Amino acid sequence: MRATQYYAPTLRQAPAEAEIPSHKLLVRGGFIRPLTSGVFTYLPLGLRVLRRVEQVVREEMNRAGAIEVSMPVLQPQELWERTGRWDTFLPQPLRSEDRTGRWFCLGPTHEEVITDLVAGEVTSHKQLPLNLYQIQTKFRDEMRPRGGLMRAKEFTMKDAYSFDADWEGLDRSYQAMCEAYLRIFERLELEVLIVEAEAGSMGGRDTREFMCLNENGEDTVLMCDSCDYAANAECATSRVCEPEALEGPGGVYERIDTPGATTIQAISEMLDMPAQKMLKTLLYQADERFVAALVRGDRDLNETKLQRATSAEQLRMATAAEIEELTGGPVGFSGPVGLPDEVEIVADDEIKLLRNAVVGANEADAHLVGVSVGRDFEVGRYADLRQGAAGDLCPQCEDGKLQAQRAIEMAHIFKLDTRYSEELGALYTSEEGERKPMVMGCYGMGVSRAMAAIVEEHHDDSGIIWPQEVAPFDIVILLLDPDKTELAEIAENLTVQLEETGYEVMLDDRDERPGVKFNDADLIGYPISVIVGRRTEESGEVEVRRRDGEEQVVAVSEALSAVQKLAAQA
RNA sequence: CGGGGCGUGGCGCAGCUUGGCUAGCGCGUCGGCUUUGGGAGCCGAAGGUCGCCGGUUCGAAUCCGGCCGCCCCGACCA
Repeated sequence: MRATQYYAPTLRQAPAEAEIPSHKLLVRGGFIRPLTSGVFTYLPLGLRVLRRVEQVVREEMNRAGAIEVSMPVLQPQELWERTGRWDTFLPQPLRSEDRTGRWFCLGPTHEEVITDLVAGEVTSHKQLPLNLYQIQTKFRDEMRPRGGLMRAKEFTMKDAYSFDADWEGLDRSYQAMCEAYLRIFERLELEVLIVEAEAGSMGGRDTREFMCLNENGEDTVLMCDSCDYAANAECATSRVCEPEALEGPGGVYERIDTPGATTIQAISEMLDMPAQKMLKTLLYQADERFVAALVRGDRDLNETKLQRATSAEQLRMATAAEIEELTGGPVGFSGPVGLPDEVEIVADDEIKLLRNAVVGANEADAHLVGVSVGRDFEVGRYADLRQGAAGDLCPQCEDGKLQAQRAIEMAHIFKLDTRYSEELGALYTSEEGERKPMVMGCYGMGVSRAMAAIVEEHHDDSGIIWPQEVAPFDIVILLLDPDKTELAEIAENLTVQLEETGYEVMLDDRDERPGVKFNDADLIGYPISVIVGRRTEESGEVEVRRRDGEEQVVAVSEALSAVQKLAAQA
């Protein structure tokens, strides 16, 4: 390919709205252009990279026995009503109506479509297991698109769905996907960590995320500093540590005035007492009833955990009016002592060990000091309700502590069980002649996000350093002075020779100054460049240079083998 | 959706506080000459309803109101 006949517009300055390296470099390098918030055009270079990432994914999926299909983006409301997700899927799918008033959504995921398909096609255990996947554009009306391709409203995802006769089969399918994913990320040169995760809108169990540790990621991973425990902070758990018991007044607690102290921090300062010796009481409406959730003062409540502990379908914080009615006191002074019986108290496991704590008095401007569980109030149920945080004790080993790291969620896999197959009638007849729902798994991977993650992980001050597997071109030939016909001829011959060997080659034959070409080559991130210039004229030599540093000067006739040698070292 | 910031030729910005003549600067673009190993120099040129609507005023990029868009932080997710 000749640069003069290509479209690869680079920008000297990054647009003001881009902040993270991948966003800046992908725009500057001429890979993508924004259309509107969270929506991008792939320019020729960007499309090449995307296609090559897809190809890596495709090859490894195929190798793992999955079979590629392509499902519709446009999906009818009726189908989503059958799983009850039309109104509950988050983030809300983008929807629209056709001219007859039927509603559709732009597919944010394809459990419904694939299960409906399989339900109509697969009927025998002899057809199982089956793993179908696609690489396709997904639409999600994200609350906040961010970081260019990192989180977009429209993005490319690989989604696979496995159908098995039983749980043992699902375990095998799941394991095969895990292994395929590890191979994919290895080829993409992304270091990933498998962590425990939440299932979210998808449902399911044994869900795992493949995380790429990176400061520009949107997730936080908590990982043990001494064993292999790692989990997304949104579901991480920890071993309960015993806080030092407070020296309290013994038999009874005491009511004290705490004017205006509506936050733990305020009371902590007022009483000069650490927050972990206080007890935080949060009132929630869980479906039709109210619950009081208790966590240590220095802890945050994890709502997902509370929802699970209460088995509530809908969970929301109580309003100020509800709090006053239930507790008799205003917001900020709630406590577990003297709550009405209909309010169930659900406490975090750490509360079991808290003695002589400070709690709200359920009246304005007052707290109770020296309150203990079991003596002054009863807990209906204990559960893990606390938000995991750095410094927590590892739940898996004896002496580890959890460390927090930012991470990019590259992929998410789920064991779905039979929820969708039951709701959508994906049944098969077993060897024994029984009709049974298929056991499903689903396996998502962000393909366009992977492109962004690769840039986050592989760049320097001058630009992108693409791994060879996904580079838009393998080699750029920098023809520094295209007006010199003998040099142009050498460069063109080299281009043909390298292309015939199987490389994708960009010949930079533009009438630009050498500096411009060097800088663009660095920015775009071609893994290897071959420089045809003054040295070639003087001594018949070219420079063969790897983007990440190494360089050789060889005779023109040796260029091919030098390229092959440098490529092999990567 | 809550909080913050921004919107001025293709890109990056100044001007706005304290309203006033032809709206500037750098980069890029087009033409010409000279240059050619890390984003060249000189000469010439094109390109802007100052996000949109309304208001105040003799006069609005500038002041006021509303709306729209974009980015960042937070609650969701590949």
